[in-house]
Amino acid sequence: MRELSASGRELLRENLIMQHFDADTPIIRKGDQVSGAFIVLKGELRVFTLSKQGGEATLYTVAADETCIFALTCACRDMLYPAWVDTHTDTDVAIIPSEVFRSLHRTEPAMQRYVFDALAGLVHDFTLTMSQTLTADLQSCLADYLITHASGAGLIFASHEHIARDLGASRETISRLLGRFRDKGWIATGRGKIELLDTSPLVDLLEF
Amino acid sequence: MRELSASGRELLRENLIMQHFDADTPIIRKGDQVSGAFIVLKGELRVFTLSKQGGEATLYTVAADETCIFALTCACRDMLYPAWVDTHTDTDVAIIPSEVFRSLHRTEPAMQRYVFDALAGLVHDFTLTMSQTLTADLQSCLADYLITHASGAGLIFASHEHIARDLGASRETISRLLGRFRDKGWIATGRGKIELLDTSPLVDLLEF
DNA sequence: CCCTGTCTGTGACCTTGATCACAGAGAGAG
DNA sequence: CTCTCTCTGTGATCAAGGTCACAGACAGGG
Repeated sequence: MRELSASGRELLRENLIMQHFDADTPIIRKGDQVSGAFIVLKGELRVFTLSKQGGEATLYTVAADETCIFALTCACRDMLYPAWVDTHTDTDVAIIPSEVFRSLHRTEPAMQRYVFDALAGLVHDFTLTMSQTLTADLQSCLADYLITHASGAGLIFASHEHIARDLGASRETISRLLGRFRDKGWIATGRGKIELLDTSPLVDLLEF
Repeated sequence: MRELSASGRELLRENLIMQHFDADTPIIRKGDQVSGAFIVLKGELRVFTLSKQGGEATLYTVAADETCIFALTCACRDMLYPAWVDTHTDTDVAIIPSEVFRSLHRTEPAMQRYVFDALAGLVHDFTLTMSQTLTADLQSCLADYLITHASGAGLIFASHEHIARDLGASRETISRLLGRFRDKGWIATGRGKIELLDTSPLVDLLEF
Protein backbone atom coordinates (compact mmCIF):
# COMPACT_ATOMS: atom_id res chain seq x y z
CA MET A 1 0.00 0.00 0.00
CA ARG A 2 3.10 2.20 0.05
CA GLU A 3 2.70 2.63 -3.67
CA LEU A 4 -0.55 4.54 -3.59
CA SER A 5 -0.67 8.17 -4.60
CA ALA A 6 -0.82 10.79 -1.83
CA SER A 7 -4.52 11.39 -2.34
CA GLY A 8 -5.22 7.67 -2.45
CA ARG A 9 -3.34 7.11 0.76
CA GLU A 10 -5.24 9.96 2.36
CA LEU A 11 -8.59 8.53 1.24
CA LEU A 12 -7.62 5.14 2.58
CA ARG A 13 -6.48 6.47 5.94
CA GLU A 14 -9.68 8.37 6.48
CA ASN A 15 -11.99 5.49 5.65
CA LEU A 16 -10.22 2.36 6.82
CA ILE A 17 -12.22 0.47 9.45
CA MET A 18 -10.40 -1.72 11.94
CA GLN A 19 -12.31 -4.61 13.42
CA HIS A 20 -11.56 -7.41 15.85
CA PHE A 21 -13.16 -10.85 15.94
CA ASP A 22 -12.80 -13.40 18.71
CA ALA A 23 -11.92 -17.00 17.92
CA ASP A 24 -14.75 -19.21 16.62
CA THR A 25 -17.02 -16.34 15.64
CA PRO A 26 -19.27 -16.63 12.60
CA ILE A 27 -18.56 -13.53 10.48
CA ILE A 28 -20.37 -13.76 7.17
CA ARG A 29 -23.26 -15.91 6.07
CA LYS A 30 -23.99 -16.85 2.49
CA GLY A 31 -26.11 -14.18 0.86
CA ASP A 32 -24.90 -11.40 3.14
CA GLN A 33 -24.22 -8.01 1.65
CA VAL A 34 -20.52 -7.39 2.01
CA SER A 35 -19.42 -4.02 3.31
CA GLY A 36 -16.07 -3.85 1.54
CA ALA A 37 -12.68 -5.37 0.94
CA PHE A 38 -11.12 -7.28 3.83
CA ILE A 39 -7.44 -7.39 4.66
CA VAL A 40 -6.44 -9.69 7.50
CA LEU A 41 -3.91 -8.08 9.84
CA LYS A 42 -3.63 -10.83 12.44
CA GLY A 43 -5.12 -14.31 12.69
CA GLU A 44 -6.99 -16.14 9.99
CA LEU A 45 -10.38 -16.27 8.30
CA ARG A 46 -11.88 -19.52 7.04
CA VAL A 47 -14.14 -19.44 3.99
CA PHE A 48 -16.37 -22.47 3.59
CA THR A 49 -19.61 -23.79 2.11
CA LEU A 50 -22.42 -25.67 3.80
CA SER A 51 -24.17 -28.69 2.36
CA LYS A 52 -27.80 -29.68 2.60
CA GLN A 53 -26.98 -32.02 5.46
CA GLY A 54 -25.09 -29.33 7.33
CA GLY A 55 -21.64 -30.60 6.42
CA GLU A 56 -18.94 -27.98 5.93
CA ALA A 57 -16.10 -27.84 3.42
CA THR A 58 -13.36 -25.26 3.68
CA LEU A 59 -12.78 -23.49 0.36
CA TYR A 60 -9.73 -21.56 1.46
CA THR A 61 -8.33 -19.61 4.39
CA VAL A 62 -7.18 -16.01 4.45
CA ALA A 63 -3.98 -15.60 6.47
CA ALA A 64 -2.39 -12.41 7.77
CA ASP A 65 -1.57 -9.86 5.04
CA GLU A 66 -3.90 -11.60 2.63
CA THR A 67 -7.28 -10.51 1.38
CA CYS A 68 -10.53 -12.35 0.83
CA ILE A 69 -11.10 -12.61 -2.89
CA PHE A 70 -14.80 -13.24 -2.64
CA ALA A 71 -15.18 -9.99 -0.75
CA LEU A 72 -13.08 -8.20 -3.38
CA THR A 73 -15.23 -9.39 -6.24
CA CYS A 74 -18.39 -8.67 -4.29
CA ALA A 75 -17.25 -5.13 -3.62
CA CYS A 76 -16.37 -4.62 -7.29
CA ARG A 77 -19.40 -6.17 -8.92
CA ASP A 78 -22.15 -5.70 -6.40
CA MET A 79 -22.72 -9.37 -5.67
CA LEU A 80 -23.93 -11.06 -2.52
CA TYR A 81 -21.31 -13.04 -0.64
CA PRO A 82 -21.32 -16.62 -1.96
CA ALA A 83 -20.12 -18.56 1.10
CA TRP A 84 -19.73 -18.63 4.88
CA VAL A 85 -16.81 -17.18 6.85
CA ASP A 86 -15.69 -17.74 10.42
CA THR A 87 -12.56 -17.62 12.58
CA HIS A 88 -10.75 -20.17 14.70
CA THR A 89 -8.27 -17.74 16.23
CA ASP A 90 -8.46 -14.14 17.39
CA THR A 91 -8.41 -12.11 14.22
CA ASP A 92 -7.93 -8.44 13.32
CA VAL A 93 -9.25 -7.23 10.02
CA ALA A 94 -9.00 -3.94 8.13
CA ILE A 95 -12.03 -3.15 6.02
CA ILE A 96 -12.01 -0.80 3.04
CA PRO A 97 -15.62 0.28 2.41
CA SER A 98 -16.95 -0.74 -1.00
CA GLU A 99 -17.16 2.74 -2.53
CA VAL A 100 -13.71 3.69 -1.33
CA PHE A 101 -12.32 0.44 -2.64
CA ARG A 102 -14.03 0.84 -5.99
CA SER A 103 -12.71 4.34 -6.37
CA LEU A 104 -9.18 3.28 -5.44
CA HIS A 105 -9.40 0.38 -7.82
CA ARG A 106 -10.48 2.69 -10.62
CA THR A 107 -7.76 5.27 -10.15
CA GLU A 108 -4.75 3.59 -8.55
CA PRO A 109 -2.54 1.33 -10.66
CA ALA A 110 -1.05 -0.15 -7.49
CA MET A 111 -4.51 -1.23 -6.36
CA GLN A 112 -5.25 -2.73 -9.75
CA ARG A 113 -2.06 -4.72 -9.59
CA TYR A 114 -2.83 -5.88 -6.07
CA VAL A 115 -6.31 -7.07 -7.00
CA PHE A 116 -5.10 -8.75 -10.15
CA ASP A 117 -2.42 -10.66 -8.27
CA ALA A 118 -4.90 -11.76 -5.64
CA LEU A 119 -7.36 -12.96 -8.28
CA ALA A 120 -4.75 -14.73 -10.37
CA GLY A 121 -3.43 -16.43 -7.25
CA LEU A 122 -6.90 -17.56 -6.36
CA VAL A 123 -7.43 -19.05 -9.78
CA HIS A 124 -4.34 -21.11 -9.20
CA ASP A 125 -5.41 -22.27 -5.75
CA PHE A 126 -8.93 -23.01 -6.88
CA THR A 127 -7.69 -25.10 -9.73
CA LEU A 128 -5.77 -27.26 -7.35
CA THR A 129 -8.64 -27.60 -4.90
CA MET A 130 -11.09 -28.27 -7.69
CA SER A 131 -9.11 -30.96 -9.46
CA GLN A 132 -8.45 -32.55 -6.11
CA THR A 133 -12.00 -32.67 -4.88
CA LEU A 134 -13.32 -33.63 -8.28
CA THR A 135 -10.86 -36.34 -9.14
CA ALA A 136 -8.91 -37.58 -6.15
CA ASP A 137 -10.15 -39.84 -3.38
CA LEU A 138 -10.05 -38.84 0.26
CA GLN A 139 -6.81 -40.68 0.87
CA SER A 140 -4.96 -38.54 -1.67
CA CYS A 141 -6.58 -35.35 -0.37
CA LEU A 142 -5.44 -36.26 3.13
CA ALA A 143 -1.90 -37.01 1.98
CA ASP A 144 -1.80 -33.63 0.25
CA TYR A 145 -3.21 -31.94 3.33
CA LEU A 146 -0.57 -33.45 5.60
CA ILE A 147 2.28 -32.46 3.31
CA THR A 148 1.10 -28.91 2.69
CA HIS A 149 0.27 -28.27 6.36
CA ALA A 150 3.35 -29.76 7.97
CA SER A 151 5.92 -27.52 9.59
CA GLY A 152 9.54 -27.72 8.45
CA ALA A 153 10.12 -30.45 11.02
CA GLY A 154 7.22 -32.48 9.58
CA LEU A 155 4.82 -31.75 12.41
CA ILE A 156 1.12 -30.94 12.18
CA PHE A 157 -0.82 -29.73 15.20
CA ALA A 158 -4.46 -30.40 14.49
CA SER A 159 -7.14 -32.75 15.75
CA HIS A 160 -8.73 -35.27 13.41
CA GLU A 161 -11.91 -33.29 13.84
CA HIS A 162 -10.20 -30.16 12.54
CA ILE A 163 -8.72 -31.90 9.51
CA ALA A 164 -12.06 -33.50 8.74
CA ARG A 165 -13.73 -30.08 8.69
CA ASP A 166 -11.08 -28.65 6.38
CA LEU A 167 -11.47 -31.53 3.95
CA GLY A 168 -15.24 -31.73 4.23
CA ALA A 169 -15.02 -35.31 5.46
CA SER A 170 -16.17 -37.13 8.57
CA ARG A 171 -13.98 -37.43 11.64
CA GLU A 172 -14.17 -41.23 11.71
CA THR A 173 -12.95 -41.65 8.16
CA ILE A 174 -10.00 -39.35 8.80
CA SER A 175 -9.15 -41.35 11.92
CA ARG A 176 -9.27 -44.57 9.94
CA LEU A 177 -7.10 -43.25 7.13
CA LEU A 178 -4.55 -41.79 9.54
CA GLY A 179 -4.55 -45.15 11.31
CA ARG A 180 -3.71 -46.83 8.01
CA PHE A 181 -0.89 -44.34 7.35
CA ARG A 182 0.41 -44.98 10.86
CA ASP A 183 0.27 -48.78 10.47
CA LYS A 184 2.39 -48.45 7.35
CA GLY A 185 4.95 -46.43 9.30
CA TRP A 186 4.49 -43.25 7.25
CA ILE A 187 3.39 -41.09 10.18
CA ALA A 188 3.27 -41.11 13.96
CA THR A 189 0.15 -39.87 15.71
CA GLY A 190 -0.49 -38.31 19.08
CA ARG A 191 -3.27 -36.38 20.70
CA GLY A 192 -3.71 -33.28 18.52
CA LYS A 193 -0.45 -33.92 16.72
CA ILE A 194 0.82 -35.78 13.67
CA GLU A 195 4.43 -36.35 12.72
CA LEU A 196 5.53 -37.20 9.19
CA LEU A 197 8.08 -40.02 9.25
CA ASP A 198 8.33 -40.94 5.57
CA THR A 199 6.90 -38.46 3.10
CA SER A 200 7.76 -40.26 -0.13
CA PRO A 201 4.84 -42.72 -0.12
CA LEU A 202 2.53 -39.82 0.72
CA VAL A 203 3.85 -37.87 -2.24
CA ASP A 204 3.35 -40.96 -4.41
CA LEU A 205 -0.34 -40.84 -3.61
CA LEU A 206 -0.55 -37.44 -5.27
CA GLU A 207 1.23 -38.04 -8.55
CA PHE A 208 -0.70 -39.33 -11.48
CA MET B 1 -11.12 -4.28 -28.26
CA ARG B 2 -12.31 -1.04 -29.80
CA GLU B 3 -11.06 0.77 -26.72
CA LEU B 4 -7.39 0.09 -27.21
CA SER B 5 -4.99 2.89 -28.08
CA ALA B 6 -3.87 3.21 -31.70
CA SER B 7 -0.48 1.67 -30.97
CA GLY B 8 -2.05 -1.13 -28.98
CA ARG B 9 -4.45 -1.91 -31.78
CA GLU B 10 -1.58 -1.93 -34.23
CA LEU B 11 0.45 -4.30 -32.04
CA LEU B 12 -2.52 -6.61 -31.73
CA ARG B 13 -3.27 -6.63 -35.44
CA GLU B 14 0.27 -7.53 -36.31
CA ASN B 15 0.60 -10.39 -33.85
CA LEU B 16 -2.82 -11.99 -33.63
CA ILE B 17 -2.79 -15.64 -34.66
CA MET B 18 -5.96 -17.21 -36.00
CA GLN B 19 -6.38 -20.92 -35.59
CA HIS B 20 -9.05 -23.47 -36.48
CA PHE B 21 -9.78 -26.71 -34.62
CA ASP B 22 -12.04 -29.49 -35.84
CA ALA B 23 -14.68 -30.97 -33.56
CA ASP B 24 -13.47 -33.44 -30.90
CA THR B 25 -9.84 -32.41 -31.08
CA PRO B 26 -7.66 -32.47 -27.98
CA ILE B 27 -6.06 -29.00 -27.77
CA ILE B 28 -4.16 -28.64 -24.52
CA ARG B 29 -2.92 -31.21 -22.06
CA LYS B 30 -2.23 -30.54 -18.42
CA GLY B 31 1.29 -29.26 -17.97
CA ASP B 32 1.53 -27.83 -21.48
CA GLN B 33 3.23 -24.50 -21.94
CA VAL B 34 0.58 -22.09 -23.15
CA SER B 35 1.42 -19.88 -26.09
CA GLY B 36 -0.82 -16.97 -25.17
CA ALA B 37 -4.29 -15.69 -24.43
CA PHE B 38 -7.15 -17.41 -26.26
CA ILE B 39 -10.28 -15.72 -27.50
CA VAL B 40 -12.93 -17.99 -28.98
CA LEU B 41 -14.44 -16.57 -32.17
CA LYS B 42 -16.74 -19.44 -33.13
CA GLY B 43 -17.61 -22.72 -31.45
CA GLU B 44 -16.68 -23.73 -27.92
CA LEU B 45 -13.76 -24.98 -25.88
CA ARG B 46 -14.21 -27.40 -22.99
CA VAL B 47 -11.83 -27.19 -20.03
CA PHE B 48 -11.73 -30.30 -17.87
CA THR B 49 -9.65 -32.33 -15.45
CA LEU B 50 -8.77 -36.00 -15.56
CA SER B 51 -8.72 -38.34 -12.60
CA LYS B 52 -6.37 -41.21 -11.89
CA GLN B 53 -8.95 -43.63 -13.24
CA GLY B 54 -9.38 -41.65 -16.44
CA GLY B 55 -12.67 -40.06 -15.42
CA GLU B 56 -13.27 -36.55 -16.74
CA ALA B 57 -15.04 -33.60 -15.15
CA THR B 58 -15.77 -30.41 -17.05
CA LEU B 59 -14.62 -27.32 -15.16
CA TYR B 60 -16.12 -24.79 -17.54
CA THR B 61 -16.64 -24.11 -21.22
CA VAL B 62 -15.47 -21.10 -23.18
CA ALA B 63 -18.14 -19.92 -25.62
CA ALA B 64 -17.80 -17.52 -28.54
CA ASP B 65 -16.47 -14.08 -27.55
CA GLU B 66 -15.19 -15.44 -24.27
CA THR B 67 -11.65 -16.10 -23.20
CA CYS B 68 -10.03 -18.94 -21.32
CA ILE B 69 -9.04 -17.65 -17.92
CA PHE B 70 -6.51 -20.36 -17.21
CA ALA B 71 -4.66 -19.36 -20.36
CA LEU B 72 -4.82 -15.70 -19.30
CA THR B 73 -3.29 -16.36 -15.92
CA CYS B 74 -0.72 -18.69 -17.43
CA ALA B 75 0.30 -16.02 -19.90
CA CYS B 76 0.54 -13.41 -17.14
CA ARG B 77 2.35 -15.40 -14.51
CA ASP B 78 4.36 -17.92 -16.45
CA MET B 79 2.55 -21.00 -15.21
CA LEU B 80 1.97 -24.34 -16.91
CA TYR B 81 -1.59 -24.99 -17.98
CA PRO B 82 -3.44 -26.70 -15.12
CA ALA B 83 -6.06 -28.74 -17.02
CA TRP B 84 -7.08 -30.35 -20.30
CA VAL B 85 -8.91 -28.63 -23.16
CA ASP B 86 -10.75 -30.06 -26.14
CA THR B 87 -13.56 -29.19 -28.56
CA HIS B 88 -16.86 -30.84 -29.45
CA THR B 89 -17.70 -28.51 -32.31
CA ASP B 90 -15.67 -26.81 -35.02
CA THR B 91 -13.98 -23.93 -33.28
CA ASP B 92 -12.08 -20.82 -34.37
CA VAL B 93 -9.72 -19.22 -31.90
CA ALA B 94 -7.68 -16.02 -31.90
CA ILE B 95 -4.43 -16.25 -29.99
CA ILE B 96 -2.55 -13.29 -28.56
CA PRO B 97 1.05 -14.41 -27.97
CA SER B 98 2.13 -14.22 -24.35
CA GLU B 99 4.61 -11.33 -24.66
CA VAL B 100 2.18 -9.26 -26.69
CA PHE B 101 -0.55 -9.94 -24.21
CA ARG B 102 1.64 -9.10 -21.25
CA SER B 103 2.68 -5.85 -22.83
CA LEU B 104 -0.91 -4.91 -23.67
CA HIS B 105 -1.98 -5.82 -20.16
CA ARG B 106 0.72 -3.61 -18.73
CA THR B 107 -0.03 -0.55 -20.79
CA GLU B 108 -3.69 -0.64 -21.82
CA PRO B 109 -6.38 0.15 -19.26
CA ALA B 110 -9.01 -1.46 -21.50
CA MET B 111 -7.09 -4.72 -21.43
CA GLN B 112 -6.73 -4.52 -17.67
CA ARG B 113 -10.45 -4.04 -17.33
CA TYR B 114 -11.15 -6.93 -19.68
CA VAL B 115 -8.90 -9.31 -17.77
CA PHE B 116 -10.29 -8.20 -14.45
CA ASP B 117 -13.86 -8.80 -15.57
CA ALA B 118 -12.98 -12.22 -16.90
CA LEU B 119 -11.27 -13.18 -13.64
CA ALA B 120 -14.04 -11.87 -11.44
CA GLY B 121 -16.57 -13.73 -13.57
CA LEU B 122 -14.60 -16.90 -13.19
CA VAL B 123 -14.51 -16.55 -9.43
CA HIS B 124 -18.26 -16.35 -9.49
CA ASP B 125 -18.69 -19.38 -11.76
CA PHE B 126 -16.17 -21.40 -9.84
CA THR B 127 -17.94 -20.70 -6.61
CA LEU B 128 -21.13 -22.09 -8.02
CA THR B 129 -19.46 -25.17 -9.47
CA MET B 130 -17.53 -25.75 -6.27
CA SER B 131 -20.45 -25.52 -3.91
CA GLN B 132 -22.41 -27.76 -6.22
CA THR B 133 -19.87 -30.50 -6.56
CA LEU B 134 -18.92 -30.29 -2.90
CA THR B 135 -22.37 -30.23 -1.43
CA ALA B 136 -25.04 -31.42 -3.84
CA ASP B 137 -25.76 -34.97 -4.95
CA LEU B 138 -25.78 -36.02 -8.57
CA GLN B 139 -29.54 -35.70 -8.82
CA SER B 140 -29.41 -31.99 -7.98
CA CYS B 141 -26.47 -31.42 -10.31
CA LEU B 142 -28.42 -33.06 -13.11
CA ALA B 143 -31.52 -30.99 -12.41
CA ASP B 144 -29.39 -27.87 -12.53
CA TYR B 145 -27.74 -29.02 -15.73
CA LEU B 146 -31.07 -29.62 -17.45
CA ILE B 147 -32.43 -26.24 -16.47
CA THR B 148 -29.36 -24.24 -17.40
CA HIS B 149 -28.85 -26.07 -20.69
CA ALA B 150 -32.41 -26.10 -21.96
CA SER B 151 -33.44 -23.93 -24.88
CA GLY B 152 -36.30 -21.46 -24.46
CA ALA B 153 -38.72 -24.21 -25.49
CA GLY B 154 -37.37 -26.50 -22.76
CA LEU B 155 -35.41 -28.74 -25.11
CA ILE B 156 -31.94 -30.18 -24.63
CA PHE B 157 -30.12 -31.93 -27.45
CA ALA B 158 -27.48 -34.09 -25.86
CA SER B 159 -26.85 -37.79 -25.37
CA HIS B 160 -26.70 -39.25 -21.87
CA GLU B 161 -23.07 -39.95 -22.59
CA HIS B 162 -22.43 -36.26 -23.24
CA ILE B 163 -24.20 -35.11 -20.08
CA ALA B 164 -22.34 -37.71 -18.05
CA ARG B 165 -19.01 -36.35 -19.31
CA ASP B 166 -19.97 -32.78 -18.47
CA LEU B 167 -20.97 -33.75 -14.95
CA GLY B 168 -18.10 -36.17 -14.40
CA ALA B 169 -20.54 -39.02 -13.84
CA SER B 170 -21.11 -42.39 -15.46
CA ARG B 171 -23.50 -42.83 -18.37
CA GLU B 172 -25.52 -45.50 -16.60
CA THR B 173 -26.24 -43.37 -13.57
CA ILE B 174 -27.37 -40.46 -15.73
CA SER B 175 -29.66 -42.82 -17.63
CA ARG B 176 -31.14 -44.09 -14.39
CA LEU B 177 -31.70 -40.61 -12.97
CA LEU B 178 -33.28 -39.37 -16.21
CA GLY B 179 -35.47 -42.45 -16.15
CA ARG B 180 -36.61 -41.50 -12.66
CA PHE B 181 -37.36 -37.94 -13.77
CA ARG B 182 -39.29 -39.33 -16.74
CA ASP B 183 -41.29 -41.75 -14.60
CA LYS B 184 -42.36 -38.82 -12.45
CA GLY B 185 -43.53 -36.96 -15.53
CA TRP B 186 -41.05 -34.10 -15.19
CA ILE B 187 -39.34 -34.70 -18.52
CA ALA B 188 -39.80 -36.61 -21.75
CA THR B 189 -36.84 -38.40 -23.29
CA GLY B 190 -35.91 -39.36 -26.82
CA ARG B 191 -32.79 -40.43 -28.63
CA GLY B 192 -30.32 -37.56 -28.12
CA LYS B 193 -33.06 -35.27 -26.86
CA ILE B 194 -34.70 -34.30 -23.58
CA GLU B 195 -37.80 -32.17 -23.14
CA LEU B 196 -38.67 -30.41 -19.91
CA LEU B 197 -42.35 -30.87 -19.09
CA ASP B 198 -42.54 -29.57 -15.53
CA THR B 199 -39.60 -27.53 -14.31
CA SER B 200 -40.85 -26.66 -10.83
CA PRO B 201 -39.94 -29.99 -9.15
CA LEU B 202 -36.54 -29.77 -10.81
CA VAL B 203 -36.03 -26.29 -9.41
CA ASP B 204 -37.10 -27.59 -6.00
CA LEU B 205 -34.19 -30.01 -6.10
CA LEU B 206 -31.80 -27.07 -6.19
CA GLU B 207 -33.07 -24.96 -3.34
CA PHE B 208 -31.88 -25.69 0.13
C1' DC C 1 -35.00 -53.73 -46.48
C1' DC C 2 -31.21 -55.03 -43.83
C1' DC C 3 -26.81 -54.01 -41.32
C1' DT C 4 -24.18 -51.69 -38.45
C1' DG C 5 -23.08 -48.23 -35.11
C1' DT C 6 -24.64 -45.42 -31.66
C1' DC C 7 -28.01 -44.56 -27.98
C1' DT C 8 -30.70 -46.09 -24.17
C1' DG C 9 -32.54 -49.13 -20.31
C1' DT C 10 -31.53 -52.37 -16.52
C1' DG C 11 -29.78 -55.89 -13.40
C1' DA C 12 -25.88 -57.42 -10.37
C1' DC C 13 -22.09 -56.28 -7.71
C1' DC C 14 -18.33 -53.42 -5.51
C1' DT C 15 -16.03 -49.46 -3.40
C1' DT C 16 -16.02 -45.23 -0.95
C1' DG C 17 -17.20 -42.72 2.62
C1' DA C 18 -21.10 -41.13 5.94
C1' DT C 19 -23.52 -42.31 10.09
C1' DC C 20 -24.41 -44.47 14.54
C1' DA C 21 -22.73 -46.30 18.64
C1' DC C 22 -19.44 -47.00 21.89
C1' DA C 23 -14.91 -47.70 24.44
C1' DG C 24 -10.68 -46.33 25.75
C1' DA C 25 -7.02 -42.77 26.22
C1' DG C 26 -4.61 -37.97 27.57
C1' DA C 27 -4.86 -33.93 30.04
C1' DG C 28 -6.22 -30.15 32.66
C1' DA C 29 -9.01 -28.44 36.90
C1' DG C 30 -10.00 -28.98 41.45
C1' DC D 1 -5.65 -38.39 42.79
C1' DT D 2 -10.00 -38.12 40.74
C1' DC D 3 -13.43 -36.09 37.52
C1' DT D 4 -14.61 -34.55 33.41
C1' DC D 5 -13.82 -33.15 28.59
C1' DT D 6 -12.02 -33.64 24.52
C1' DC D 7 -9.63 -36.60 21.35
C1' DT D 8 -8.95 -41.06 19.31
C1' DG D 9 -9.84 -45.98 17.65
C1' DT D 10 -13.10 -49.33 15.76
C1' DG D 11 -17.09 -52.19 14.47
C1' DA D 12 -21.63 -52.35 12.10
C1' DT D 13 -24.57 -50.58 8.83
C1' DC D 14 -26.17 -47.76 4.90
C1' DA D 15 -26.56 -44.96 0.67
C1' DA D 16 -24.60 -43.11 -3.59
C1' DG D 17 -22.41 -43.99 -7.54
C1' DG D 18 -19.11 -46.52 -10.40
C1' DT D 19 -18.27 -50.79 -13.17
C1' DC D 20 -19.51 -54.79 -15.86
C1' DA D 21 -22.47 -57.08 -18.79
C1' DC D 22 -26.06 -57.25 -21.81
C1' DA D 23 -30.46 -56.37 -24.57
C1' DG D 24 -33.33 -53.72 -27.05
C1' DA D 25 -34.22 -49.43 -29.98
C1' DC D 26 -33.44 -46.10 -33.39
C1' DA D 27 -31.32 -44.13 -37.56
C1' DG D 28 -28.71 -43.72 -41.57
C1' DG D 29 -26.14 -45.91 -45.54
C1' DG D 30 -25.98 -49.22 -48.97
